[in-house]
Amino acid sequence: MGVTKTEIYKDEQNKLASLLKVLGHPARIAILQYIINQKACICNDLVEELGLAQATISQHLKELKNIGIIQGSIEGKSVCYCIEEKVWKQFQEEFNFFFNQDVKVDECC
Amino acid sequence: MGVTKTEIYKDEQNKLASLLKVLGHPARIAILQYIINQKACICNDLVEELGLAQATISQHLKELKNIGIIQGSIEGKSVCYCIEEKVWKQFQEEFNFFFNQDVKVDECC
DNA sequence: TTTTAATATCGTAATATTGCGATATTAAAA
DNA sequence: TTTTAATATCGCAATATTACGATATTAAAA
Repeated sequence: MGVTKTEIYKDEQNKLASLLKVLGHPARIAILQYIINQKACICNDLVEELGLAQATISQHLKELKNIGIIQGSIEGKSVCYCIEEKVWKQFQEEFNFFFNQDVKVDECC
Repeated sequence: MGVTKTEIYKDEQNKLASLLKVLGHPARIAILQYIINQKACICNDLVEELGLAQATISQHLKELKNIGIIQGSIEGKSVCYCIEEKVWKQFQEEFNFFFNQDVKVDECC
């Protein structure tokens, strides 16, 4: 027990859920907002901005990189992170497809 | 350690993240989709549809109820679940506000 | 009234996540 | 070449989540 049974769901459901799961942490929301506002930033900026340990920020950045929503490019001894526009737009579409559907309700409610 | 430091984030960030966290599980995505397609359903329908134990489905339904996105009304010995339209629309707005923002990228990327 | 059916809740085992100190890696600066 | 700065990774402790059997609760059916 304790393991999500991914086999029983459709690929689409697993994919959407795993994206939402990554975004479902306030640090990662804060990181995305900061990157969006500043256009780009380095890891240390986020350490100062958020007050989490460097190891923790680095870990959150890794998870965001894993889903492709941000990208890091080496810039001397630091790494410049920014939004990966193509992926951001893909996600917009997927989320809109799910959330912006029209919902009808039965008479029992 | 192991505890998310909610104090250091803005209320909005905590709120958005906690909604996304609830939606970030394939069972809960599947439940929402089933309810949307069928207009309404009872817990047992979902047990048969998804193949998870009744206790597990009940727990997921509880989490969806907690954020207000679904509603259950007693119907004899069963409970009829459906989407809470008002809340669904509120969430649409919040998600659109975040995800549908335009993103500019710095020259470093 | 007894039985049955549908759901909720409790307790628990397995696993996942979060956060951080310590350490490794890498590239610029001195 | 040595030092310094920025980041990544490892290992671990604390906590959270997931799933489920067992049991309680409630209302219809027999």
